[in-house]
Amino acid sequence: MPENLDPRYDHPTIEAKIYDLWEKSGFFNPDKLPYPKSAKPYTVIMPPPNANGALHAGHAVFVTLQDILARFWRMRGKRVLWLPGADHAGFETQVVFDKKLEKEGRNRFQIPREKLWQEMWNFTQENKKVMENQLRKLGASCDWSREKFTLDPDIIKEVHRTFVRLYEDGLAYRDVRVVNWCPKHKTALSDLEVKYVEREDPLYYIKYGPLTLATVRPETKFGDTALAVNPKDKRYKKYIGKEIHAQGVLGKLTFKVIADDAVDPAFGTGVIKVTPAHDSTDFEIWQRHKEEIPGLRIVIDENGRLTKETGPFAGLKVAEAREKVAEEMKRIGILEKVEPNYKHQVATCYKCGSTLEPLPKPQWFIKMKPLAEKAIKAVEQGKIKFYPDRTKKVYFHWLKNIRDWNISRQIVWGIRIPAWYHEPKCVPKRGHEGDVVKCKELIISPTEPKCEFCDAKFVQDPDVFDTWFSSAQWPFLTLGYPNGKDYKIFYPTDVMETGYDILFFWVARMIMMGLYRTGKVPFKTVYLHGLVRDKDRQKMSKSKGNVVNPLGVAETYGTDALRMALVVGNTAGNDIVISEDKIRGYRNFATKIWNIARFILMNKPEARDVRVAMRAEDKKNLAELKRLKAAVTKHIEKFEFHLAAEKLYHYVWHTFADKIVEQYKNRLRVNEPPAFGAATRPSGHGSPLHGESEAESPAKSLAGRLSGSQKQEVRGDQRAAYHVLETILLECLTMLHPFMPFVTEEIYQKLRPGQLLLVEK
RNA sequence: GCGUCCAUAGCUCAGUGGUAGAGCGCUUGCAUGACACGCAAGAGGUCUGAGGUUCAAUCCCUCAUGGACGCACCA
Repeated sequence: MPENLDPRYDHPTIEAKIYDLWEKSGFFNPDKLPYPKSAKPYTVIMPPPNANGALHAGHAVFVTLQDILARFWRMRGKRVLWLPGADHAGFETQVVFDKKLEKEGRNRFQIPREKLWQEMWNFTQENKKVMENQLRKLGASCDWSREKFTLDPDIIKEVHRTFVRLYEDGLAYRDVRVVNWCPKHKTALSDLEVKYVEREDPLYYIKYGPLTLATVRPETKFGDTALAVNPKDKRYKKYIGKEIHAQGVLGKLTFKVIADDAVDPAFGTGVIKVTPAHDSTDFEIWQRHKEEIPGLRIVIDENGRLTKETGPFAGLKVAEAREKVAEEMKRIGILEKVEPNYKHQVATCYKCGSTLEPLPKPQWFIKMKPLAEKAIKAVEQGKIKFYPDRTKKVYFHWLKNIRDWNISRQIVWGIRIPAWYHEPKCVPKRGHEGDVVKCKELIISPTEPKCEFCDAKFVQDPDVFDTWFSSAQWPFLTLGYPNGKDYKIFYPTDVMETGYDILFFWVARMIMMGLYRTGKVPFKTVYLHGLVRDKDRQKMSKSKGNVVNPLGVAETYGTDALRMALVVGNTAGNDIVISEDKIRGYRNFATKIWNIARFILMNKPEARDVRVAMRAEDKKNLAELKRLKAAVTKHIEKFEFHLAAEKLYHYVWHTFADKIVEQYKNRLRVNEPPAFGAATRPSGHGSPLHGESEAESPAKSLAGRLSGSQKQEVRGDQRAAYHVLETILLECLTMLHPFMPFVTEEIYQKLRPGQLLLVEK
């Protein structure tokens, strides 16, 4: 008698057991797969989750989609490598950790670098462990033996090498520029990390001698070094190249008036003040007119407060200073008028929302143009395919207008920039006191260099790399470029599956850096999924309190249900709406599959030497199954996971369970009714109507009256019925396995003990 | 300003150049040899609007309206 299953699929115990079974098999590791040597590799590099907190619904989406790919191709005989990792997530983690410190009444600026680093190291290692177990709970069939962390020594070493190469090729350079400075986090940010928000502020019209100009930032006027107009603006032609005298807040001032195309004659009065230290456009204007006008006059510091150059306003925060300066201007009669509600975009920190302060800082930049051109070409040549295809347009647009990338961050958490600066003064070696030597001011080196000519020390740049600088190299770093065995086998990788929100941050930069270092594209296909929204289409965020904890949901309804809910209705590039109702629906589906299997197993005929006698309907049903299989395969190959999942759902429930199983019930019913029938039927229901006397099945009574050979025939038919049902069940389990790995494997274990659906063909 | 996407059932979303689909919800009836997390039957749609291409448009094209988003910005 076959083992009876419970009427409910008990996911919590089974999922843990099954994952353990898989992991112990070693088949997540492509080297250990029981496949022939000729089996082709298939590689997916996992976007490494940030090691600074728990996984969220977005992670569940990528785990599901990538695990579908990994399992599907593994079952099709490829040597699948799905390589997991974790990201130190420099600035993001620094922000999380800063908050933690704040709660403890501490502050990172008061903690010595080494101590802070150690604390953050411990913090991320803890999070990493949690995250790894969460990935296991989501069923990720990734090769843990190859897991990488972005701060592994071999990764750091290669990131350093990349930087050295870029420097030597003239693509990495250090320069003073007006950068996006967050006064709260006290670091510069890249252009991508700036969030522009619309705000209404007063627009002040200020008199500069004979001219009037409009600004929203009167507090920066102490940093003015010139006035500028458009060269074609007839109104101001007579002033160009001349000096004007103006009454300033702190006294009399003299400015040269210059002409620059950056000035829009239609805006305000068509005159601007040039404040190179506190505005990036003004900085660029100054760069173009360096000979004519003075440069950086810094009047705002790193804390967003006015410097001592501003006299009575020193120490005031920008917002207060603005009002005070305006009042003073009004008092001395240089404030012409104020437009109170001027709408404009303000640059803010994407993490804390602080208004960014444009400040001049020496930073490391990457020259992007040459890298971008190659990245554009590779995609134009079709070396990388995008899903959805339209993403390419966005990709091209960004790359064609790319600006140099500031990779310096003034934080501790990250890979330190391997740049060393010579002490300001030379310390001549003994015996060479009188020599005139030319010491190198800057050396790029992972370790502390020594000066060739003198005894002065080199001081390392305190900054760390933008986390995306190392992430951009992730595909080849994780595979052990340049000499690793894996690199030779698994690179370029097959698919990069990630969210469309990091197309520029990550995908485009991976393509650029991959091409730069390896000469090859890092992946052949990019699949971009959408962002997860709640049932009201709201973006999930902690502050809104609408975050779906995927692990909690998996706990309640099972991982398989969560995964199905994330796949069905989820098309490439479009946002994903998740609701508990939907997950519950697929939990029901898991139970359905379970009960189909339960029913079939209950009716397994005793093994007898009877010929299986197939009917026409059997062949028809198997043919339909074959068609479904072809369709599902094709959908997955085309990255149409939602269509594959929907078709499977529909077939399993509404064809297999509702029609085929019902249709075959009679044919299975050759022997006495199984004992469970009476036992499982809830008592008190139907007994009077379905009593033994009236409700004897025709098949049963038939079997009683049949001759020996006729009995053989009926049993042959019964075996055929069972055979068809079991075949369909097995095929459905196989097809469903990439989507719902746990319940399918568990049932498979009942049907084929000792084998693994994980590597079933 | 430049660009991208979306608009289909009450809700959330699939889909297709030729009778319109799913989940959830709703209505009605149900213990039927696994499943009430179930079974059966059913209601519900001018596929945003206006043009165009076509024998035929929800689908392709143009414009409009409403919504989401990205990029770049003017002080």
